[in-house]
Amino acid sequence: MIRLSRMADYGVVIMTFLAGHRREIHTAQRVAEATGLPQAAAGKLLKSFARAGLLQSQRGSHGGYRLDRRAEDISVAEVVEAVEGPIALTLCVDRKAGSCDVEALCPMRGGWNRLNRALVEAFESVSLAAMAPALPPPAAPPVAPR
Amino acid sequence: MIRLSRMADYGVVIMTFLAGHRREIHTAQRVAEATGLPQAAAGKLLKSFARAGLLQSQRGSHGGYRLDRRAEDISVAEVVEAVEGPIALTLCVDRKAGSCDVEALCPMRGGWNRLNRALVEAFESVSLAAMAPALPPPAAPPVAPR
DNA sequence: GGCAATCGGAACCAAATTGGTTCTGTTTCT
DNA sequence: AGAAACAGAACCAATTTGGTTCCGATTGCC
Repeated sequence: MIRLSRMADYGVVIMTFLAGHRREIHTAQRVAEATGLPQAAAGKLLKSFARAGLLQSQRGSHGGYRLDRRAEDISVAEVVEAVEGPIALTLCVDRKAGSCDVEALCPMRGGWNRLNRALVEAFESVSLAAMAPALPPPAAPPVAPR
Repeated sequence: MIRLSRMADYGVVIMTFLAGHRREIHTAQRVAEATGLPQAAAGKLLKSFARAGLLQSQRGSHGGYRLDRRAEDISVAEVVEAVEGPIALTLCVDRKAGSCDVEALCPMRGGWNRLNRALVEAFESVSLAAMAPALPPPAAPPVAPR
C-alpha cells in the first residue's frame, strides 16, 4: 500500500525527539529509551542521520548526538531520504540506478515524474514541528507507531 | 524508497492499454502479449480490476475484458488502489486495520494524515491519459517499466 | 450434450526486502 | 590504560513480493 518503511517512521520519531531537546547531547542508548524504540535500531538510525549531516555526533566517552536545527527547519523529506535514500516511486523516476530497460522510450516516464514530484513536494512541505504538534512535553512521548 | 509495487506499475500499463482500445474485448492472453507483461501476472491483475469494477469481464469462450471509461476519466489512484488496496503511508493513517498500538495518543497522527492526503490527492489528480501522452499508437507500446 | 476457451479464486513457492542484532574497529575522555 | 561512545560492516530471521499453478465455474460453438 505504498507503505513507508518502518525505519523511516522510526526516524521521524527520533528526530522529533531530538528537535525537542536541541543542543543537548544524547547517547543512542538514551534516545532509544526516551522514544521506546529498539535499542540497536535506534543506534543504526542515528548513525544514518549523522552520516547524512542531519545531526552532529561526538565520539568517545561522553559522546552522543546533538541536533542544532529547529524542528520547524527540518522537513520530513530530509529525514526520510536520510533513511531510505531518494524518494522515488518507480525506478524510472530515480536518476542514477540503471533505470527501467526501456528508458527514454517509455511513455510512462512523464506521468511518473509528475506524481513523484508531487510526492516529494508534499514531504518537503511538512516539517518535524508539524508532525508533533505538542513538542517538548515534560517527558518525551514514548511512541512506536505504524 | 517509498517504492510503488511492481504490480501497481504493471496495472497502470494494462489499464492504459485497455483505455487505448476501448469497448473491444481482450483476453488476458492478448493483453499480456500486447503489453509484454508476464502472462500469469497480467491475468491476476485483470481479475483484480474486474473485481474492483474498473472493467467488465465476460466469461466463457470468446470471453475477455473490456473497458468502457475513457483514459481521461480514470485516475491512477483508482488503478493503484485496485491492486494494492487503500493508499496508506503508515498504518496510523489506514482506517480499519487495528492501527498502531498507541492509536489516539500518538502525536504523529495528524502529520501522517496530512502527508497521506497529499499523496492520495496527487494520485487522484493524474489520469491514465496523463500517464501515456500518445495514447493509441499503431501497436500498443510493449513496456515493462520500473 | 459435450468440448474447448476463458474468467474466478485460492493455494503455493522462490527470491528479494526488511527489521533487527552482533561484532569489530576507532575515537575521546578521565 | 581503560571505559564509554560512535562507525561501519556483516549477518540472520521473518515478512513481503513477484509470479506460477491448479481447480472450478461459465459460456459459446459444433
